[in-house]
Amino acid sequence: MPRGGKRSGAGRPKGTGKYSEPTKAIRVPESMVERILEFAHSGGFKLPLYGGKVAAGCPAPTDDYIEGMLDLSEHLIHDPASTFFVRVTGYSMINAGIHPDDILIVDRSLQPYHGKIVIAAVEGELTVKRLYKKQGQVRLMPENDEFDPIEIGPEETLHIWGIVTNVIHTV
Amino acid sequence: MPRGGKRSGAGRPKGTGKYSEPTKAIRVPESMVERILEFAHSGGFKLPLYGGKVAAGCPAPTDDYIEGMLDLSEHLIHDPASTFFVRVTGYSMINAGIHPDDILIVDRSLQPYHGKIVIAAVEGELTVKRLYKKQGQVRLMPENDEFDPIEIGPEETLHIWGIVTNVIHTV
DNA sequence: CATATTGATAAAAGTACATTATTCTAGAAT
DNA sequence: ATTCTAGAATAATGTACTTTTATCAATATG
Repeated sequence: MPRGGKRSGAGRPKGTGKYSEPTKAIRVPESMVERILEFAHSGGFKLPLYGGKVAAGCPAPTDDYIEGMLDLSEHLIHDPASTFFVRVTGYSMINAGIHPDDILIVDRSLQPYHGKIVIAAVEGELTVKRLYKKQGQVRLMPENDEFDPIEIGPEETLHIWGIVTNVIHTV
Repeated sequence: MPRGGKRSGAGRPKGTGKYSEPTKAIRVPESMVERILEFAHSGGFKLPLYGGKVAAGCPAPTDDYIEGMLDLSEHLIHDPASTFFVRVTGYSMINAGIHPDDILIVDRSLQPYHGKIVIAAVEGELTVKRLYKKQGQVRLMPENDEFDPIEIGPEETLHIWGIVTNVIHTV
């Protein structure tokens, strides 16, 4: 026997889907489907960032002390078109906290001011040094007493690839 | 007048689309459509990684010396579910290259072996220290002579949130 | 009266299809 | 023989439609 009749107000409520918001069908390369679904599901590779304070004796990360959600790429890379990475070799910048095998984030849209740490091409090698630019003199300064500054004479041209914005160090 | 007949070999060739590969329609949250299309179009936030060698006098980044394409999130985060970030306060680990305001990448799925740099909750503060674990003794060791080790007595429990895998430093 | 059942309803999710874009060639035009 | 072109072929694309899932409320049941 039917139990039918009007059912105003019935129906699946809004926001009960996987994403709690309306979705749209878009077309993406097959090879990226998995990563994109993961990307969408995790809210864009965002992970929690904790600050300094937590409840005393708190045994595990708690939402209460989150400073925010962070996406590394979004946070570190302001203009993908002008950003690249460089792997560090050598110890010449050790006192600036730049170690061998670290990865540097380099932005070539920034201006090479005096005092900036720059990536420069010198004699077939990429090198990272602090730029000295005073009274018409240009030097590439290491931050390690065992290395000597590189003087750029008035005849030479210095090819600066970009400005180092971040250092990624593996412990 | 008809010019019909067989046209074997005709037709739009494969791989002539935006992505040079077959695509699939997937459903994603409306708010992320733009970012995901950008993500898909740029091949997943991958940027070039350069090694040490370049052509002498090479004035700008060239494809010839790329070591590979790198996606930060992919490279640094192995398991998003067990990874989080911590912002550093204080100078206690300065000799390990960990400075105030650096961001640490922390994995809580790794084991807290002796010698690892860990994130621990001590007296309502998150702290980063090197873990000392020998002959039944447990200590949190700073890497700065002006700080003292924190001894963990047999009665006390140490809440280790995770193991530091990377340090992100802003120059 | 409290609870269980089930059709009504509507959003979400996935997919098929119509449309668009691109290239190729048989035949017409020169 | 050579060039031109309409239409044939086929992949790419975006969206409409179908299927699935989730919730509600009217009614029956105990």
